Amino acid sequence: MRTPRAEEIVARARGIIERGAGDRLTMRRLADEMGIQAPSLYKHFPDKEAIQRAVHVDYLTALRDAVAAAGAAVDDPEHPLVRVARAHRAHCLANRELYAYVHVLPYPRAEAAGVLKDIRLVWFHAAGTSDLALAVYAFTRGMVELEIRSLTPLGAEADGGYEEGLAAFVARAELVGPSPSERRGSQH
Amino acid sequence: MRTPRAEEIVARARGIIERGAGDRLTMRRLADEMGIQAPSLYKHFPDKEAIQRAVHVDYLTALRDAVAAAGAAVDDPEHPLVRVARAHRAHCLANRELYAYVHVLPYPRAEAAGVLKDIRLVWFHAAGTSDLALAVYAFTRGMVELEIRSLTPLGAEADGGYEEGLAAFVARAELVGPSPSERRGSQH
DNA sequence: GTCTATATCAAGATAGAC
DNA sequence: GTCTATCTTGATATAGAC
Repeated sequence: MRTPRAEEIVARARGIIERGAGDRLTMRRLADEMGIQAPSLYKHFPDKEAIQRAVHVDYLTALRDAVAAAGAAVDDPEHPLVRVARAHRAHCLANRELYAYVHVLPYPRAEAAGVLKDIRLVWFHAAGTSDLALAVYAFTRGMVELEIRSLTPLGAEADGGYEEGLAAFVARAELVGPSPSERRGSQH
Repeated sequence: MRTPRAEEIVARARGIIERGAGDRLTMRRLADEMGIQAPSLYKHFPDKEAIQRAVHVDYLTALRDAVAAAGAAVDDPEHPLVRVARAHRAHCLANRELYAYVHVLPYPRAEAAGVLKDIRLVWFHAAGTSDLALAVYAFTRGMVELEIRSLTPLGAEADGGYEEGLAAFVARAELVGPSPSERRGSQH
């Protein structure tokens, strides 16, 4: 779909964001980075928003790949919900700048529909019920948000708080659903 | 600290945000709302950021009052952690536009230090441990974020997911800390 | 696909009179 | 405390030549 040149533009945009200059991602700066003039960008993308959307979709795709891999790691003795949740958090924390940047953009519903469905499925499969999936997902997102915005306003160490929450959710999961080992055998 | 006129400006700014036009909160528009010209605003605030900070601090103060009241409602048989968490979520959801607006502003660390400390204390007191306080706070924040940004991407009903999470945390709290009734008796 | 030149717009902020 | 007039900046985007 994307031409190689368009791909390069998206990569450069991501580079600018990743080194913490996302608030200064302008068409001029991006063109500078490419070694061309700003108007030339419009030969590859209709407008700035399209570039931002491309960055956003790429981010979500990488996140999807990370959680899907964690969900499929059946040799890991950890509860699947813990695997998926930790992988999700780890991916966000490993991409802080990108995370902060895309989370103030409008959500690319159309382009990201498939990826979003994948992520939902991984979480649901790991949690067993949609209520629990939503709860742990929200917990993970809230935790990551606090960490990335450097807010963690309760003074506790983030890791400790996160593991504490996971423990609470796993206890809950084992109360209602099948055990991790049963679950592992019944995938597909 | 604030003159009555300054207070009025902050109130008008909040009004613009609350009716969903926060992205168009400009000095000109705010001045229009006040029935004056834009430059006149600078007699009351040094710059736009100072007005935004004032709105932010007011928001946090109101949130503090809401959770503090919930934490002190000792006649409510519910677990204190549940009271505080629900009150926090309810306040955010009742002020969606304001919530979304202030959460993309830089955090007003200096001005909000006292209020922030109050909020921390209420949560800690309700949870018993700082790990648990952080976990439930992060969970609540993540949930509210999903709801306000209309993301709830897991298809579950938000209320169901939230109560599911609270149940998991209360079970955890009762495992480690004193029971709600003991807690109630030992306040102050 | 890239360039130069330019249109367009909207914002925050200042100077100085009244 | 308010006005008018204006500065300054910085952004997206278009037209048309090469």
